[in-house]
Amino acid sequence: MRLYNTMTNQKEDFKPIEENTVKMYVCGPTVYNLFHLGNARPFIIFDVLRRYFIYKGYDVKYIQNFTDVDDKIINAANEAGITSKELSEKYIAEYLTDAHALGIHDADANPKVSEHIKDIVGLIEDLVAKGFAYNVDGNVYFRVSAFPEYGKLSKQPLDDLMSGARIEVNDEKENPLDFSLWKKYKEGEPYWDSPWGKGRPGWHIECSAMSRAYLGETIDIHGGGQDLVFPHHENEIAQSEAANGKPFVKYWLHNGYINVDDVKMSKSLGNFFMIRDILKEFDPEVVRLFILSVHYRNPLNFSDESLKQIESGLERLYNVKNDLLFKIEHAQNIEMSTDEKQWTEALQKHIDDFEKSMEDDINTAKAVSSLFEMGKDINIHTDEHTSREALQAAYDCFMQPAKVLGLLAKSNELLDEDIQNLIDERQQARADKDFKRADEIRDLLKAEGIILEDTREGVKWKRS
RNA sequence: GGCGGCAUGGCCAAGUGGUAAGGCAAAGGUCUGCAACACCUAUACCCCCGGUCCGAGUCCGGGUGCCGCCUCCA
Repeated sequence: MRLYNTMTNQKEDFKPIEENTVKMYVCGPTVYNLFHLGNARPFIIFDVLRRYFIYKGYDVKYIQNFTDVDDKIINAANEAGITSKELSEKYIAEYLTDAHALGIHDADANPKVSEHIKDIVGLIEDLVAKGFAYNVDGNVYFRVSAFPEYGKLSKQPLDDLMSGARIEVNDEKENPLDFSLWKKYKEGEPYWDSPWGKGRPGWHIECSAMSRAYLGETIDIHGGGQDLVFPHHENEIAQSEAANGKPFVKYWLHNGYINVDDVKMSKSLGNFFMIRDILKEFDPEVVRLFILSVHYRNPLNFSDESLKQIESGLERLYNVKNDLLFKIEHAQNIEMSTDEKQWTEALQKHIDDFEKSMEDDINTAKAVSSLFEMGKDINIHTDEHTSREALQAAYDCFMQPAKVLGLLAKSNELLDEDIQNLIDERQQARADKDFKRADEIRDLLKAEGIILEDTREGVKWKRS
């Protein structure tokens, strides 16, 4: 497995710290709102990476936090006249609803800031004790000048950062680059006790603290969107490495943005599309396939048109799956011929292609194409290979990569008796060459969202 | 200003220096009672100009255009 490491700006061979184990931390949502398509990209990408590691037999420890203490949450809660806790609980539930709809598996843990104040305070104490942080009247800041490697992830020379830094209104800091670890209590904000008085954690410290609490001082993979590289991840490195005296992360993975009209989708620009709204119009797997159809580090342009294209492609994959199921149902229980054996073994080539793509820096776009190629292979040969065993083998083979990608999870439910009766009636009409009646029934069912296809083995149906 | 990314057929999009994957759409055909599905067929001077090389979409230099980070942001 090769992964592009933001730290070194190149693809590197993945070697886990512990044999056969992957420790992953992915920055989760700040829960003050529903999440949008841009937010969904890392969730889906890293979900697929995690699934792939599991598929390859790794023991994956996957942590994704919920930021439930934050300025935006406080503001939104005050506006709504509820507590921060009430607001964040609501949006955690909403996050899970959308994430589950998108087929994103739950992390092994979703730690919340509000439940890890002790870990956070402990980490800040370590930093203060080692001279990497200082307290000014209840506000604690990280002393950037004490950490010479600051800027190594974003490749920002310290001097440039200094000169580019905004003029601070706050002159408590020793240096404008110093950032908040602990914020002194203000009226109307949630607070906890600490050695520096009442207050709450700054934004960056939570990931360092919770990552250490759940995964240890050095982890394999840390993921997130490119916009987190600076300052968030840069600050995480400073905090963790200063406190622990050890490397924090082996591989830094950052996904590209989702654009609208070639401009970054973001809340501040207001050009975002909520997952909730997209799912009113499109199947969640369309969203998944859309995101996976482009390499994760490239920009991905969103439009209704592109989702429609993807929708048609997904339908093609479902046709392969459902054709196979239909044929398996109608197949004969005869022994696999030598020919069939050879063919089912040859299908393995597509699995190999799939794995090769995935292992080349998670090239899901290419991985998806091998799924399409396998589908075509199956469509071509499925007429000549008719034993149940061969068809079942093809099905199992086809579903393997699909499962890693989190696609093709839906199955055709059973039909109502009324509809089955109509289908039977239409078959009789066709046998009687009453094509007018047959077409009538087909149109009727089509209007109800059921599409009929006549095949050698009988009538197939699917939902439109 | 500093750091970084991108430019491939009508649209989307892969591409490890050796004469361009895959998907969508449109066209013709096969199959079908008609369809649908599926299959078959045709379809790309890889933004421009130089350079290296037997050979470059792929490497180097220079342009042009677009985007991102440097401030909350996936």
